Order: sequence, then C-alpha cells, then structure tokens
Amino acid sequence: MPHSASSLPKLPKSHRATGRVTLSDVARAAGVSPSTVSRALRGERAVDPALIERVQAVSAKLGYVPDPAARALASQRSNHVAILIPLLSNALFVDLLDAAQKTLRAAGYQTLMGVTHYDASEEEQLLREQLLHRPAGLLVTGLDHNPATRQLMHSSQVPCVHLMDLPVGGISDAPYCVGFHQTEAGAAMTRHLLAQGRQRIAFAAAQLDPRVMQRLYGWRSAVQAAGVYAPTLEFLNPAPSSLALGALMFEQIMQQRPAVDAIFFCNDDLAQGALMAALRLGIQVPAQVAIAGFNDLTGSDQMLPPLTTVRTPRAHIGEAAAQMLLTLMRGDTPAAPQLDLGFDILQRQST
Amino acid sequence: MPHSASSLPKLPKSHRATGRVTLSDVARAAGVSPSTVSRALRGERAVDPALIERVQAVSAKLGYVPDPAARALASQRSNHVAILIPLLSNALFVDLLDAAQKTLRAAGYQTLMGVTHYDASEEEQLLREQLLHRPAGLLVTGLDHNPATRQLMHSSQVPCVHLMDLPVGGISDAPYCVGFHQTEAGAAMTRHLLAQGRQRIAFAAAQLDPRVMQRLYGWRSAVQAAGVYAPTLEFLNPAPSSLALGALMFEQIMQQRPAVDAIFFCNDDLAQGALMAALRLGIQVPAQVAIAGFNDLTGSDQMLPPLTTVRTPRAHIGEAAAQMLLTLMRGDTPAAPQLDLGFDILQRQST
DNA sequence: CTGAAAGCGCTTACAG
DNA sequence: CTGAAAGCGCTTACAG
Repeated sequence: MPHSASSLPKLPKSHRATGRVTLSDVARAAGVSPSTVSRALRGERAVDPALIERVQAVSAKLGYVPDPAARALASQRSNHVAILIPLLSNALFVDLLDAAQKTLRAAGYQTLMGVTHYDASEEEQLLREQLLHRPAGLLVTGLDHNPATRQLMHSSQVPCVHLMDLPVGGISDAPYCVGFHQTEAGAAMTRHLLAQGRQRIAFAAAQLDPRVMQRLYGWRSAVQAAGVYAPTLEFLNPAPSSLALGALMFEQIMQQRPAVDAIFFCNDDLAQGALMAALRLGIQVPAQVAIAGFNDLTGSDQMLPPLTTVRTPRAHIGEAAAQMLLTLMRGDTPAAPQLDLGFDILQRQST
Repeated sequence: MPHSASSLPKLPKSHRATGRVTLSDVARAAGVSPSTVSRALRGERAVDPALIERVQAVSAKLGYVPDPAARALASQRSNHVAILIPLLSNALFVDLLDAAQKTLRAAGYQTLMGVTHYDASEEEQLLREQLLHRPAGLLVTGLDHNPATRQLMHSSQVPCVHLMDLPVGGISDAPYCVGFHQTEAGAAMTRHLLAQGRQRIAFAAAQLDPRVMQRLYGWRSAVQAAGVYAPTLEFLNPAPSSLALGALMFEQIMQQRPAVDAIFFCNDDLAQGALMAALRLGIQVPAQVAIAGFNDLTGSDQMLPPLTTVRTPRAHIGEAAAQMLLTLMRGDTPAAPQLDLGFDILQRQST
C-alpha cells in the first residue's frame, strides 16, 4: 500500500498534548499496560524479567524519560534533595555542597540548595519552602535548629542527615549525622601547641557559630587542663570571618600584655590574614608567636610561613552524608547512625 | 446538640488523601469554583476584585500553599530556574550563584544548580536533566556551547540569560546576556601597566576557558599596539587555577631571559600565589617586577604588597541577570538584550 | 467575570 | 505477575 494521508501520524487528539513521549506511549509500543511499564522501569520486584527487558528496550528506543512533576504528584516524593548550608561565602560549605551534589546527582537526584545565613528563622522558612517540593531527602548543616524547624523535619517524615557536627552526649535518640568532633579538634590543636612548649595560647574566633564555639570549648578544656587558662586569652568577634578581620585581630592580640606566644584561629582565613599582618609588621612567626588555623583552606600551604592547621574532611563529609542519605531514601538502615570522619593536625611552619 | 460521632471530622474519603490543604478546600470554603480560586491566587486579570479578596482571605486562613508539582504538571512550567556554572571551586562563580539565587528566591523561584566542570558534553547532559523539570528560566555561564546544547536551549523555548560574557560582534540575533567585555578588561589592565612604564609584560593564565582567552586577546592587542609583543611573553597552562600554580608559574617566568618587568595574571589566585612566591624568593614587587591580577578576589587586598587587579562586578552580574530573567519570565521585554556592567582597574601597590 | 470538565503524566491500592 | 481504574492537585480551553 502506497503512502496515503491516513497512514500519516495522527494529530494529537488532546487539546493539551505536549509532544512528550509518555508512559502510555511506551506501554502501547510494548503491548503491556502502563502500570506494568511503571513497575518495570522503577525496578519494582514482582514483574516478569522478560517483560522488564522488553519494556526497557522499547523505552530506550522511544527515548522515554519520566516526567518528574507527574511522578512527584502521584507518588508524593520528588527526586529533589534539599540541602541547607549557612553561607556560600565560606569555602568550607561550598566544598560540602559540591561533594554532596556530585554524589546525589550520580544517583539521579537534583539538589535544592538553601542558604540560611546562620539565621534560624530563615532556615525555618527555607525548609518550609523546600518541603513543598516533597524532597526525597534532607541534608542539613549542624545539629542546632529552632523548635519549629525540628518539628518540620520530624513531621515531614523526610529522611535527614546532619552535616559537620556529631552529638556530644549518648547515642540516645541521636539523629543521623556525619562529621567530626569539633570540640576534640579544638582541644587537639591546643594540645599540639602546648606540646611545642607554648604557654600563653590565645583563641581567636569570628562568626561564632555553634561549631566555632565547640572549638572554643575544646581549647578551653585543654588550656585549663594544662593550667594555663586565662579569660583574657579569648578573642571572640561575631563578625563574619575574613582575612582582613584576621589581620585586625592579630594586631589587637599582639598588643596584649603579658604577650601571647601562640594564637589559635578558629578558621584559616583569619589565620592567613594574621600571617600577612605579621609580615607587614615584621613580627616573626613562629619565633615570636606561633599561629595555627582550622580547616586547611586553599592558600594555607602557600603562606609565609606555611600555616599549621587542622585538616577537616569536608569533601568526604559531603559525600559520605549523601551516601548515608541515599541508604535512608532506599528504605535501608545505615551501618551506624553517626559517622565520625575525624581530622588531622597538619604541622607546617607557622608553629 | 451535643457532640456526637457524626459531628466529628470525616475520615478522608479517598484512599490516597495526603492531608494537604488543596485548592478545592479553599474553593469550598470560599464558595466559589476551583478555577476561580486558581485565577484569583495567580493574579490573573478578569476576576472580580471582591472575589480576589475573599479568596485570598480564605486561602490565608486555611494556610493554603499551592503544590509545585501539580502546578508544574498542569501548566508545563515549574517554579525552578536552572543555573549552569563551570565550577564551584572558583569563588567567582560562587558569587554569581549566590547573587542570582538570592534574587530569584525573593521572587519565589527555586534555583536548580548545575556544575559543568568546563565540559561541553557534561553541560549538555545537565541541561537535558534540568529541562525535564520544565524550568521557568535558564541562567547559563558564557556564550560558548556545543550545537546540541544551543539546540536544546532554543527548542525548549525557556527564557534564557547568559552570564559574564557579552557578544563581540554586532547585536544581530544576539542572546540576552549580562556581563562585561573580557577582551577590553584584558586590554585596559595591560594599557595601565604600559602607562606605568612597563615594557616586557607577560600574560600568565591557567584554566584557559573562553573568558581567559578573551583576556589574552585583550593583552595581545594592547602590547601589539605598543609594539612590545613577543610570543615568549605568553604563559598558558590549561591546569586549574590555584595559588600553588601561580607560585610555580611565577618562578618559571622569572627565569625567562630577557627578564619580564611585569606579569598580568588572568586570575587573582594565580597572582596571590605569585606574590607569596616573590616573598619567599626575596624578589621585590613592584620594584623588580610588577604583578597584576584579575577579579579582585578575597584576600587580594591583604597581600604584601596589596594586589593591583581588575574589579569585576560578579555579584552585580548575578543579580542583574536574575532580574532580566524575571522580566523575560513575566513575558515582558528587557530594556536592552545586553547589559554591560563594566569593570574597574584597582590600582594597589603591586604595580 | 465564572464554572464544569478535561487533562497534565505518572503511581498505587485493588482485584484477579 | 498483570491490568483497569482512580487519584495526586493543579491549569486551561471551552462555554456561558
């Protein structure tokens, strides 16, 4: 039979057809019902292996891709994973985001990013908005949230993994989280300085978020244990962390009498600024004063002298947290609810 | 009548009820049809102002929030805006993302971030995935994309604004974009160095993405115009940009004979690394060699000496591009398809 | 200006 | 193991 008008593809019968290849198209072409296609494609058990193969082949041939909106509406679960981080201006959180996002995308999830600016009510509002998208999972920075936020996380039933922090006390009712012990890290670096013979070790911090405060507690416990604690050794500034602020704090601290012989900065950007200020002022590091940082950020190894710091496994945290979330979203139980990824003291030349 | 069983709230009649407050709930409570509620809430014209008010009041009282998935499915448009950036490890793009995301969120849009790693086919794949979510708009870095990507952007009909770059030639068939002229910026800094009496100005670059290459062309045209061009003054390294690489390149360049008297780095991180290397090597900057950077990244003002660089309006670009996209998504036409946000030469002490 | 009806493209009890 | 049917919660021609 020659080509005739009636053999041309029919116009879409619906007045709202979108041109998309749908589940029904696949079903028709494979000679099965839409339900079966749906099950086969999602790898649901209880479907004939032979059918699975046929459906997959037809689906590939037609170039079928499931519609996320339809899927979300029908199943009440999207392929979004919401992630809440405090700031994009801190490389730490960007590394976390980058790693998590990479892992999640490889598993077919879209990352929905929310920036809280360390503001509990902004965090709450952000979470509310993200929950509207029925995320399949939640990644949130830290363990400190206001009651409404905690309530939202809980009542939404969405699997959730916390980043960076680990609960201090017992494991009772503990949430899923991957990170390291901030307090221990703070104490470890302080002990390292003590072991190097430093006696008047200042702790200098900005931003003062919960993790910074934990490092402070770690420092306190270590200097107290060594009997060299003094309240005047604490320099706490709530302003955002930056090289410029580090330089400023360094100058102030160096005017302190009796003089300090070491400064432990809560973040590398502050320490880098201090190192630059020392160069400008002609203050010898570490001869006159030792300087230590935290996080091993970009550039710390290039300082003069290179910065002694705490290497934190942030990329690893982002990836492992995403993996744990993937496990939870699959309905499985992670090996352990808490994952401690530890930290390293990176001895370079500034101490 | 006393409380009786029959006055208790009825169980949901559907076997799949979600407990969510829906459009129909609002319609019922307001005594109008769902269609009217839908129109009233979206501010569609052609609905009685009195009704709008009533519907809004009822909606607020019931705490109704539209379901994004249902809305996306029915309207074929989500409230997502997809953004494509090359890297998260370059502060430049993070600033772009931060600004755009902030502006978009304030207008009710969710940002879907995609990281291309400067890989054209990864970009294409990412765009494909994002398009599945039927984004309301698209923000993409640069103007260089492979044919398939361009085709996708075009055939999807999704409003799109390009970031950072501006088309070089005429305005013919030009896409929407906000940025500045990279080539001009490269030339301007070079002329600045020439005006300071420098004669052998090297251009040192890493990553070699299209924008870096444009700066190179700007440098070339300026040194050629001054009659001081030499191919041996070009130091191009495709590796990712970093302080460490900058230090390395600096050492190599300083071994060059005849000696250079200035180095223009295509990005501040390279220049910062060079400055640190100069300190280590005891090379006087700018006495022996001038060093200039690009972008005015964090820390450049804290270097020793502070780094002369080109200040680029990246946060402004992110915000303005988002605004332009908002205009397009509204169905309006931006004042001009291209927005040139310019740049500044920031003379500090390294030149 | 308003409403009834159909439809967006899936998933999921339910029945077999 | 498979299918018919209902439903997820909206929007949008169409008719009035």
